[in-house]
Amino acid sequence: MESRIERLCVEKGLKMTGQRRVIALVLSEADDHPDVEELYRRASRRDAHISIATVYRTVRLLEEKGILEKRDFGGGRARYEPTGEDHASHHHLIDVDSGKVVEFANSDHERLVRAIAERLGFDLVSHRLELFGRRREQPRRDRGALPDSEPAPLGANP
Amino acid sequence: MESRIERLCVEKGLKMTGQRRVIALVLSEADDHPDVEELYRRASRRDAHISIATVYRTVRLLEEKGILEKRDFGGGRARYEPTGEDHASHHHLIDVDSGKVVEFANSDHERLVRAIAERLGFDLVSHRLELFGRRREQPRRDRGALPDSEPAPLGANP
DNA sequence: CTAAGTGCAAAGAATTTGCAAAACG
DNA sequence: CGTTTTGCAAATTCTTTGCACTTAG
Repeated sequence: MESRIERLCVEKGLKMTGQRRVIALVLSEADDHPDVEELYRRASRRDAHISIATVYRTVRLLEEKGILEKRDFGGGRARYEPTGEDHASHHHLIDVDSGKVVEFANSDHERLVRAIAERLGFDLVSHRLELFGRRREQPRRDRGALPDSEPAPLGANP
Repeated sequence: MESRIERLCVEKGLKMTGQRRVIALVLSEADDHPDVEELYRRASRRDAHISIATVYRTVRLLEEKGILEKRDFGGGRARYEPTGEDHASHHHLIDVDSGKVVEFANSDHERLVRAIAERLGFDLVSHRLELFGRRREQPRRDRGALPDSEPAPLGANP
């Protein structure tokens, strides 16, 4: 069967090679923000006949087609995530201790940035917002040392 | 005499070499967001005995000391700007047509992002906001092609 | 078939680093 | 004087590309 990203590729009229299908599948399954190296690793697990050059070429292509979005969270390498199914833009909060990324959307914020751009004499084309934060001290909740654990992604709208 | 950045370096106990003094001066004069290549160019104009490796090392050092801030506006290279004298954070609007950068600050925005982080269970450590926009159609104002020149920074607070 | 995609290894671009010489404090 | 810093060139890291070979449509 056909992964979500593969379907989008077909819609855009892209030639579907074996390697593209695998990369599309890996991307469809990802709910994080892998870099090219990581995509290559995941794809290779599925099919060893994929070179990293092809991964680079494919993500670039899919980005041009609007199927993927490139992110830069620092650390030198570009990271990718599928463009949201909903068209609502979302942003990222990076936990400075664990490096984990939480996504959120906020309509007040969308409104505000649009207004700011306008005040400066510009039409807003796009924008990006990244928050860097530290998990808030919990009021009462006993546990030992708190290593890396899974954060709960959620919306932040009123 | 001593440039602003040089003074900050001394305060931080950094050894002031000739090349650091020049780089500090160049940074003190800059009111834009030069990349390393550009800093090297400006510094070389003042003193030819500076290598680009030293500029890279210096900029990294000053960033660690909190004297400089690294920015990434896309385009592959890191850009730098002195940490603001006031502690108010400011952000950037990048003109997608000309590449020009306009700075702005907005207290509503600061409040909002703090609230968003809190709602997600985090204390906000820092954040960055970048707007990409296109100059709004002016009612009437003729001009030819507009190459890279200095944009007019301004505040956007109510 | 034939234009488009792939692998490989080499090329690029940005940044870092090892080492001997030079300079700050 | 002993660190620290610098220059230079070589090394790293991430990404792109040229070219001969495959393949989807």
